[in-house]
Amino acid sequence: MRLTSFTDYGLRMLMRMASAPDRAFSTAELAEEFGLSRNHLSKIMQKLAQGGHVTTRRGGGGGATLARSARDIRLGGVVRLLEEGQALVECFGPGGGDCSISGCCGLKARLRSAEAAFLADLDRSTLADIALAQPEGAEA
Amino acid sequence: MRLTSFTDYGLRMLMRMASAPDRAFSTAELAEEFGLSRNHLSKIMQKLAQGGHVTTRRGGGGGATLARSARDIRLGGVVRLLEEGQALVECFGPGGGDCSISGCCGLKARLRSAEAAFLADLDRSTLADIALAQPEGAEA
DNA sequence: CTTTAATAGGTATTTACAATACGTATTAAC
DNA sequence: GTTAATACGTATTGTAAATACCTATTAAAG
Repeated sequence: MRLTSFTDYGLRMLMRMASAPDRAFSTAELAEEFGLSRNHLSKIMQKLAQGGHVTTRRGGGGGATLARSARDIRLGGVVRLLEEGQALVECFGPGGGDCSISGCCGLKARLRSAEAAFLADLDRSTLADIALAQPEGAEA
Repeated sequence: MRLTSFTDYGLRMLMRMASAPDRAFSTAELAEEFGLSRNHLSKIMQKLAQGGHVTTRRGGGGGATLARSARDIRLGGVVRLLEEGQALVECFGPGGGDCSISGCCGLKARLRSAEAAFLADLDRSTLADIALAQPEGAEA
């Protein structure tokens, strides 16, 4: 059971942005800070923007900011978005309807239920619950 | 969010064995039936035997049978066994304790909780719940 | 006791896909 | 108009899952 690093990084980017909600973060800055590929983080940011979690602004002084309060961003929703297209097992994916191995369907229903339980548990938390305690410049 | 085919196939093998609990299944037979690699299924069967879910017998007429009633084999336990060593996110794995990206730990706890919810949901079902309705030779 | 049918398990290879890199277009600030 | 940023398509790389192969071991059957 594994999440892609795409999702992993996406969550961390949101956490970082939540720590300073007023200002914009460029992907270059986040990539630098995390020691990761700027291009990769750009892709993730685009996805987060598509999902409505962040708003991006191009041009000088641009970057991304949270589209809503961290309190209103549920973790399950973020994971659902970033893991989109990831099939839990092969027969969940496109063209997996054939299911040559008999008995697939009883299993499928149980797996879907478990997946839903996973996401529901995440939905009990918001970004605010896992964000860094103190925004920068607010210490002592 | 994805399970390995190792786990997927392992569950199907158990389902098939549960459909005829009295007799032994050779990996060759299951591989033939599923159209999959015999060697791969052998590895999975070994793991299932290590986990105590099946008992294997070598030699002529050997093969594997369920070690317990299908009613006593919980799906969460099987998935836990077969997914052993799979880290949900990178920093869960070996050497992931460093976690260069700050704020990992708040996220970690939430992800672990969700993973537990996933497995707990599966534990609500047993192999008997998803096995094929009728064992062969028991029709009508 | 030899043959045959099966698991056990190590190692090597293949392959799929996530991760990354690159390049160009677009947009907006200054 | 120049610069700083995102947007996004495509190409490449790297890694790990999936598979294949080979040899040992075990036990049944003749």
